Amino acid sequence: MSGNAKPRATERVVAGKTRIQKENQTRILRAALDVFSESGFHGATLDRIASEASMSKPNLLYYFKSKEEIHVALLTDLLDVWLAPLREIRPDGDPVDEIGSYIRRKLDSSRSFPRESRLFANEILAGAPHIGDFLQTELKQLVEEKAAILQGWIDEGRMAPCDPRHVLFAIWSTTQHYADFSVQVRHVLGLGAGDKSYYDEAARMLDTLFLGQLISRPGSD
Amino acid sequence: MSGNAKPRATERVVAGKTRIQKENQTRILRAALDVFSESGFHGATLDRIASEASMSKPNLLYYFKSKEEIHVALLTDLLDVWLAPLREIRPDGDPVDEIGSYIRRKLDSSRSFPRESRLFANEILAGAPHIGDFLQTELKQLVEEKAAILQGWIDEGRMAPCDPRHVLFAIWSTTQHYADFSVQVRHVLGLGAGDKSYYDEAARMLDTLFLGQLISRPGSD
DNA sequence: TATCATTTTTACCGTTTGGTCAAATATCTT
DNA sequence: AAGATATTTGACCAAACGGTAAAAATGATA
Repeated sequence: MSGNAKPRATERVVAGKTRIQKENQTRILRAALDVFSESGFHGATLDRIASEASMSKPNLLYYFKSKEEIHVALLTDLLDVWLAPLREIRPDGDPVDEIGSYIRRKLDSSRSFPRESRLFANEILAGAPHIGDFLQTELKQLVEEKAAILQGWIDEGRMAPCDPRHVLFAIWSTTQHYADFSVQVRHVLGLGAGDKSYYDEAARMLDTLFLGQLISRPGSD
Repeated sequence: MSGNAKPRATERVVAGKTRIQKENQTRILRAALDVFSESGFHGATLDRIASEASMSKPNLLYYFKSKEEIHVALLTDLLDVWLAPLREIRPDGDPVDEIGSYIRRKLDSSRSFPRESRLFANEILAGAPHIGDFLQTELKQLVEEKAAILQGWIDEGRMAPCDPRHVLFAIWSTTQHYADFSVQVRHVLGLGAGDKSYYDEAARMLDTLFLGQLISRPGSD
């Protein structure tokens, strides 16, 4: 049933474990990512995760104590991936380069890890019951750090004056939209289920939007 | 328990029904919107909806045949609200005015109807099992119509050349983000649970982003 | 190959959940 | 007030669910 090689965000930290433990934990998390990202936490069932992992339910529960533990494990793995693109923003670069490549990294992440993105979106939509702490501490701190960089560019007159944190929100929402709302995007564009061709046009539009000027005001001609 | 007057998208079409039927259907839908938008379809239970509607579960099922029927009723009501701001875009207006006011309408909608927005987001994330048809027909058609207007502005040189449908995606994602991901927004900004003050700054930033120029390129000084 | 720890399975349990049914109660009409 | 209709409720059910216990099977080790 499974010989697939879909990309996954992480290969899970499983140090000091036996070969079988490593293999099975990976299989479980792989299957759980599929099921959780498709059906959400409450919509997912252990039976289906076990089935997709080609494993009996009690066997699955031998490796993870509970449904929630699997979910938390996936989310924990996710957070590093989520933060990585943001971490790379450098204060000494040019605004166009730094923001441009950040958008590209986020868009690539959205295209390469859509299930991870949907898992994250589901968690936030549900009120972030498991990662609320992460949002308030680690993410908040990193955002403040990077927002300070943008603020520096604003002070130098290289960026329009506005709250840099909201600029980050705009980048997050526009890029993640293509993973989280892919069904809507595909239906509106009239594309098939597996078609991801819209990412190229998305990248072009986002470049214009964030780095260029979308609307030519009268008199700039 | 409830004397609340939270704004709701619709007051539900209940023509030819008795007073009691109208009242109870409204009470049920009101409660269901709370529960579904907070917990998603699978996370919501009829017991909790009935409880929040101050009603017994069998009584609730006297008005709606199933859990799914309540969900579909809410989604159906939602679609008109969702489309309304888009419908108002006029071809004879100025790009700045039309897109600017569209963004404002969508942002207002996000602020006024966050539960509706989250309900919609949940449905899309789950693969749009109930409104897939709407997306492929009604929404697609309207998007094509409005995209043609934007394309006209592009052809006239009043907008940068890029797929107008993706511009709409960007407006949807950025505005809805403040409702769907409000937990993340608040945690990052360090705001309390009920605080919606960020909407003002969001409006400013979106104006700069879509109607102005975010990044000042060297030599424009 | 004998021993021990790890892994897997079978059978099962208590709870929750969406939903039913028939009886009881309230409301409306005449 | 009487009768018909609409509404509400308590008791209940089958299925699905997350999870457990203990035995059986497998793998590692000496």
